[in-house]
Amino acid sequence: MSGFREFERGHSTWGNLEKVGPMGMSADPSPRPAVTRADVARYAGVSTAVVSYVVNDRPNKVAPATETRVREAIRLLGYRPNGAARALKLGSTEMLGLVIPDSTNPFFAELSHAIEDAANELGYALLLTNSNGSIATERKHVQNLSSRRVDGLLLASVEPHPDLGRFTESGIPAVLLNRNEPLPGSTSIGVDLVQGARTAVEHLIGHDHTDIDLVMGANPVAPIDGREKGWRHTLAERGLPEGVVYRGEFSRRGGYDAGQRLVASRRRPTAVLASSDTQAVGVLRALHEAGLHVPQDIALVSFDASQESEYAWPALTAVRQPIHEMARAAVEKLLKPGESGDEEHTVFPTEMLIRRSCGCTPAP
Amino acid sequence: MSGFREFERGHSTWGNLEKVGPMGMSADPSPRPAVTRADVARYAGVSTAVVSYVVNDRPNKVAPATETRVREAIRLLGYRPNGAARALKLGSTEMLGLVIPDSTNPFFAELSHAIEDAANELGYALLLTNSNGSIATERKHVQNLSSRRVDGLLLASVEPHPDLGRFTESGIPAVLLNRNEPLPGSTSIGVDLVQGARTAVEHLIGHDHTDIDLVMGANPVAPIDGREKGWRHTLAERGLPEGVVYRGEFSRRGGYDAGQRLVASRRRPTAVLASSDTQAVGVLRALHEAGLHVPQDIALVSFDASQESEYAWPALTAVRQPIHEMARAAVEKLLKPGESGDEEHTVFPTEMLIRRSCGCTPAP
DNA sequence: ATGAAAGCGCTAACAC
DNA sequence: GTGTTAGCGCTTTCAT
Repeated sequence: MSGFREFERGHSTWGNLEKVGPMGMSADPSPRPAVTRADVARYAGVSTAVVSYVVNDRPNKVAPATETRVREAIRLLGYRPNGAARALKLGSTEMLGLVIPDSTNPFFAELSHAIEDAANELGYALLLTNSNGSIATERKHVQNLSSRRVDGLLLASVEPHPDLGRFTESGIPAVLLNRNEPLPGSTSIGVDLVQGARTAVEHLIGHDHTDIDLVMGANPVAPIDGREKGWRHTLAERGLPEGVVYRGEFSRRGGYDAGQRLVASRRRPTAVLASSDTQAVGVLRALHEAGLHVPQDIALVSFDASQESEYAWPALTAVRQPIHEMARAAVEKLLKPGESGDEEHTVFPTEMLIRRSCGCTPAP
Repeated sequence: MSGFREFERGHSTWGNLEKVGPMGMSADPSPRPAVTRADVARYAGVSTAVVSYVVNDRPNKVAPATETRVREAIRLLGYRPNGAARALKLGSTEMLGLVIPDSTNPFFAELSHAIEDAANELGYALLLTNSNGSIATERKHVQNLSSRRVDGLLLASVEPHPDLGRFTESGIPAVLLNRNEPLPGSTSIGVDLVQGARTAVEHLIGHDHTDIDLVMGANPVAPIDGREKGWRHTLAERGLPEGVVYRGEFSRRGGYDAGQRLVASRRRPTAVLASSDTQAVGVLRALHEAGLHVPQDIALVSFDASQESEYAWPALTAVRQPIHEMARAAVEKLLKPGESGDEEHTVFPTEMLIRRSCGCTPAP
């Protein structure tokens, strides 16, 4: 037996990489059999444990010479660790799940990109799903991600009260994205929309506007959106007339429709606050089509400050959400609970980016 | 023993879901132990195999009464199949990997969304990664996805000749996205950019333009981009003077820079073809800033026809890539080889969407 | 510093 | 129609 073992474990060339079927028939040639850690171990003349130690640099030390041999075997055989097996053993897939309404929307596109970066940095991959605004689809995705055993869930829900009970019960941490208010029992992050709207309206008032309307997306998450609240309160505080709210989808189209109604209204405002860039872009189109000039005829301020808003004509003055900070915070809440603040709800401040559409800078 | 077995396998209430540590100490209470199929089987008084049959509706038939009992147990215990274990056993993760340069770019945002839909439809989840234009990052992601054992890879590479050898050797199918030409040994899809540019330039010529310049992104994939080729050839064929090429990044910023150079040039064209919407949007800004009117002073046609281009001012006439068809085709090539055409390289036709920027419609 | 071996939770061939 | 069971490839404890 000793001779056999010598052969098996020696450094002899690897004569037959192809595995053979259980019956001795050669296997289907197209998908060649995966190289496992056993192959590597045999080739390098070590045990499978040592291969693990080398691959993971953990938990035992390995002699330099052995390590070299193992690495060489890995390279030569083209070995790739099997993530599924590892996940099963460790109970961790090193994947995060993300559910957003629409990755095509610039705000969510930028947010999800930032989340991917933050997750990657910590060694996690991102399973990305779109709910397309549908509660049913959202639930399906959450369920699916749960079954796939993601190590954490990031959810920009379209439900006012997403029921994560079933989910978190399973021990998977979750954080709610894009939230206005705390939701008891959940971890969430959001932005101070009220203050953001306040700043925007104050700014418009500073430009001597007194008729300031609002183009508002239908926020499925909160009965009264923070942007609407801040706008309304600021107007009231300053003793200005109530503005009118044009409601529509959170999209260019929704903004365009609202803009057309606004243009046609008998009492046209001199300034408009839009609840997202995409809507503002739609409003802009309606205004242009009506031959109205921004900011001369109507001033415009929007939310989000995505790249698109910078290249609108005129460039949009906008309330920026700190997307990267939010993404990082969300991922860290998920992966390092206790390190960052452990509040239920974390609110981020906004920042107003002054560009052309508010009237600060004369048109070129 | 028989009594014990009765108890074990009977329908008695489930007294103690909490597992206990190996030492008899109660386990850390926070992450409660996962419910496995064994728990379900015990609770329902069946074998684990039957639970599998019910969950997968396969491969054996199950008596209706048994099925009901199993489903009830699943519901009550909150059982979720463990994807990692399933993947290990089946050798399939039911996940697809996608690598794109930038999910924030409208074109890739729309493409990846469409791919997600197509994948979902077939029961696959999407692992999304951004290379951010970096070859090193792209390779890292490909390697990582390979290790995670995705069932297929969709790659919009930033390399002219991505080396998928290592990857496909492992038996994972891959398809290259956004490709101009076939790459020997690879499956790829793309659009007929030459024809698209041809159509655009012909259209501009139809508007009596003779000076047609090109704002071109640096295409890392092909030495001469199809758009450039089509533009150049059409100009030559029609006996028109060679236009000038303004090169820059595939971004709003890149288009803006190019636009500024174009505006400042001594021989300003009367029409411009832009190689992407984002660039066209940048050009538009430069033109606006220079007080130039589109299409009166300069006509503009772009590639992609993303939503953003529809809401630019003026709305951009653009060459549309059939994103949904391409996404579906890519996923099917991956998952059902042989069903759809098995060509190495599939080329999709483009379609020109006439809007305002070319001069077809008078400005409102 | 290295190796043997026990599972992680699931599927499906096979036996009944 | 249902049960038994052998792994899938990996990590890690414990022994050497």
